[in-house]
Parts: sequence; C-alpha cells; structure tokens
Amino acid sequence: MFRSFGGDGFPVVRRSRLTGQPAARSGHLDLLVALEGIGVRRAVARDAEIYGEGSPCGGWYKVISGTVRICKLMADGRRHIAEFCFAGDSFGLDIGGEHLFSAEAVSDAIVMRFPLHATRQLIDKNQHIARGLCELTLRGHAHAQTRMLLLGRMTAIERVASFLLELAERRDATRVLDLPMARLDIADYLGLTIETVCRVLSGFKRHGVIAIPSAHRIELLDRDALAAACDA
Amino acid sequence: MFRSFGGDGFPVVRRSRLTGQPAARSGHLDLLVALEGIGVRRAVARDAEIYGEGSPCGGWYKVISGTVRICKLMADGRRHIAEFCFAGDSFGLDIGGEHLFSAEAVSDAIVMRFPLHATRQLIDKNQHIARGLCELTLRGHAHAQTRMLLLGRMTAIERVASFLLELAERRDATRVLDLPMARLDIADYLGLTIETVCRVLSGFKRHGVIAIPSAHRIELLDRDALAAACDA
DNA sequence: CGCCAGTTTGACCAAGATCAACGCAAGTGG
DNA sequence: CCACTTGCGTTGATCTTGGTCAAACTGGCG
Repeated sequence: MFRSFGGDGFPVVRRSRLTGQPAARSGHLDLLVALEGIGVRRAVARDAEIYGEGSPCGGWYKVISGTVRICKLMADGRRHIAEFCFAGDSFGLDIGGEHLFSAEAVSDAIVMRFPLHATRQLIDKNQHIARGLCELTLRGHAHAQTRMLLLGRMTAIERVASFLLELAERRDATRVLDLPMARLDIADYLGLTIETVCRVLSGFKRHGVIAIPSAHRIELLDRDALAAACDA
Repeated sequence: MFRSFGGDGFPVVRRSRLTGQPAARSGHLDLLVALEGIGVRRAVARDAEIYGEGSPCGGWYKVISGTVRICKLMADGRRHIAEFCFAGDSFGLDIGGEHLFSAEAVSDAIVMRFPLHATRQLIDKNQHIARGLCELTLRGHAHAQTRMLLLGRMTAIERVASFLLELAERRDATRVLDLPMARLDIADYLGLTIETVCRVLSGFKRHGVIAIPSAHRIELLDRDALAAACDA
C-alpha cells in the first residue's frame, strides 16, 4: 500500500528520502492542486470491483473514504489479499501496462482515479511529483517485504497480533479498533483460514489481551502482550 | 529484486512504462557512462555481509558477478530471504535512511556500489535516471507481491516448482540449472524447512520431473509438469 | 418470527516441522 | 595415500500447527 500521497497531510513527500531535500517549496502546493484537478472521483459499492486482475493499467488511485482490498485469485479459488488501503492510501500503480492484482471495495468507498497520461504531464512539469510517486512505490515495497516475513516465517498467533497492531497504528487507534473487513478478508490477508483467525482472536480474548464487543470491533486491552506475541 | 538497471543490456529502462516514451535518446548513453563513473567496485567473500539490517542506507548496489541474498533474522533465529540477486540485478535502495534487511554474498561476488549523493546529482541532471530507479522499485514491488501469494497460499510442492521455474527463467537456463545457493537458503526463501525442500526435490526426481546430478545442479526434465505443479 | 450471512466452536485430519540418523564429498593432517 | 573431520544433503519416525469438515450461534433484516 502507498500511504498518504497527495491531498490532505501529504506527509510522505514532505521530505524526499532520496534527495534528503525538503520537498515543500514554491510550486509544490500548485502541484497538489493540479493533482486534485486531474483526479476523477468514483464511488464504489461494497464488494464491487475497481479494476480486475489483468485489466489495462491506465491510472492509479487514492482512497478518499472506505476501505479497498488488493487481491488475487488462484485457479482453484484460493485467494490472497496483498494489502488493505484506507483513506489517504494510494494503490494501483502497476508495472507492465496491466494490473497484476484486482482491487475491490471492502466497504462502500470513494476513490479518486488519476489517469496515467495526465500524471505524466505533471511529472514533466515538475519532478517533485515523480519523486513522490517513487517514494510511494519504495514505501509499498518495504511494506511488502515486511509482509513476506510474516507470511513466510510467523505463526498464526504472531500474524494476528501483528495484524491488530498494524491496523491500530495505521488507523491511529489507541484502544478501540474497528475492522472494516470480514474475517475471511483477514484470513486471506494473513495466509490463514477463517477458522484459525477466529480461534486466535478467541484465544486473545480468553487471555484478556483483547475484548470483542462486536464482530467488527476490537478493544486492545493489553498492547504489550500483543507486541510480545509478535516476536515471541 | 531489481533486474538489470544500468550497465550492459539496460533492458528495464529501455522503455519507461510510466511515460510510455522510449528512454533511449541523446544523452542517455552519457548517463550510463556517468552511472558507471560513480559506482565503486567491491568484492565480497562467500557469506560476508554487504550491509547489515538497520545500517544507514547511503547507497544502492548492483551485482556484477556472483549471487547476493537479501535477508532478515528474527529475534529467535528464524530467517527469511526476501530475494536473491544475480548479475545485473540491483538492490539496497531502501526507504527511511536505513536498510530494512541485510545483504550477504551467497557465493563470492562482486558488486558495484552507487552512493546516494552522487545518484542525486545524476537525477538532477536528467530525470531518465529517476524514472529508471522508479521503474526498478515498481518491478521489485511486483515481484514481492507475487512472492506474497507464494508464501501465503501455496503448498510446499508448488513453492519449490515455482522456485525452479523462476530461477530457470531468470538465469536463462533451458535445461540445466545450477543453484548457487544452499538448501537452507532455498528453504528460507520459500518459507519452508530444509528437510521439506529436500523431500520435495527428491519427489520430483522420483517422478522423473527433474534430475539432480549434484546437489547444486538440477536438470529440468519435464518443465510442463513443474508448471502444472505451480497452480495445481 | 424466521431467514441468512457471517462468526464461533469442536472434532478430526494432514501438511509440513521437528528430531534423529545416516550418507557423502571436500578438506585436513598424519 | 589414507584415516578423520566437517559441513551439507538426504531420509525416516514422530509430533504439532493449522486446515478441513461440520454444527451451533448471533445479529440484522424482511
């Protein structure tokens, strides 16, 4: 996932890691406005597809509201979710002219679509935007590598604990965490089955680490225990 | 992994996907020469570290010869290999000022190091280099996503079959495939144990899908069977 | 109220991990 | 030149984690 590129906050490109130069300078704000200008708003209903695997990649997206999942289906129906994108996250900038994964709305969502040709023109005008895009991709790559470690080497308990903490951090939740996605989505994100996710959550509840007031709401009662479970 | 950026071949930036423009034009070759100019050659012995996890990221690298692994160690010793880099592949361009993974030589290797500050100057002179770097990262991200699917949802047999085919493709091997890495490296790359890797390889051998003339050499006798095993 | 989709729990099963030998080829030193 | 060591690789026996199958539960909604 690419977090917070463009729009409100714009924390990612505030400083370019590659150049070490602060990116905020004259002309920068204009670009933001320009970016907003070329974006096309689009509402997506729950479970509706934003783009399909293999479809031509003619633009990239940013989540305005709601949650989006980036996923892939195997021939026999096994599914894998590469990432969840929340408000402010960008996605869909794939290489090779077509999307490698499909994007679907987890809940009713609004996304902004930035056509590639218009983005190109912006890039030609000012390379800050190119740096931002590059940084975004780099960030996504770092996230993917961390997730590879999780999928390749972590136990079910560690995966679920990591997931809860990641989600809490990304959604700035201190205690109460609401999950926009279903258990099956979590399972497919963590490389587990829905039953295992349930069991681990129930286990955490039994040990007083979390509370589950409703299926899509989790209270983090003992964050330290979760953190300990991550690299046990 | 970032394949073939800069130097001989330079296939990746031959056409920029983002802009759709052919990147080869006047001044391009100069940049290649310039890139070679800022690179510092370094020989690395087998199993020696090129940079460590958490060390400051002051440059990126390209493999000249040999093989490099990008890996991470968990607190309790579990290891994960994010990628293998062969001659021509680039690596080490991490975000956030420090390396998230460590890089080690699988076999005796020679790498070229490109300091970040010098790269910046090149970028300022011509943005083709920025595009190339960006494309490289995008490519790495695509690879990482594919690997997430493998680690999250594939069986041991599918993983090993995918590995053999990936390796064959990347090393342009038609039949005979030599593995520079040890079984343990393969296991840590595929999220398996060394015993499972051995057993699966032995199984393939028993069914006549491959031959194993020596531990580090594998002959692909039935490529179709391997391909079928990938998405069985 | 009853249905339905999603969630939870339990009983059982299997893929792959762990533990333990054994094989084998490349050094190493006498 | 040959015992001996050492580091991988391979194979077998057993165990554990998480998957599979099945049933019960829960909350929302017509």
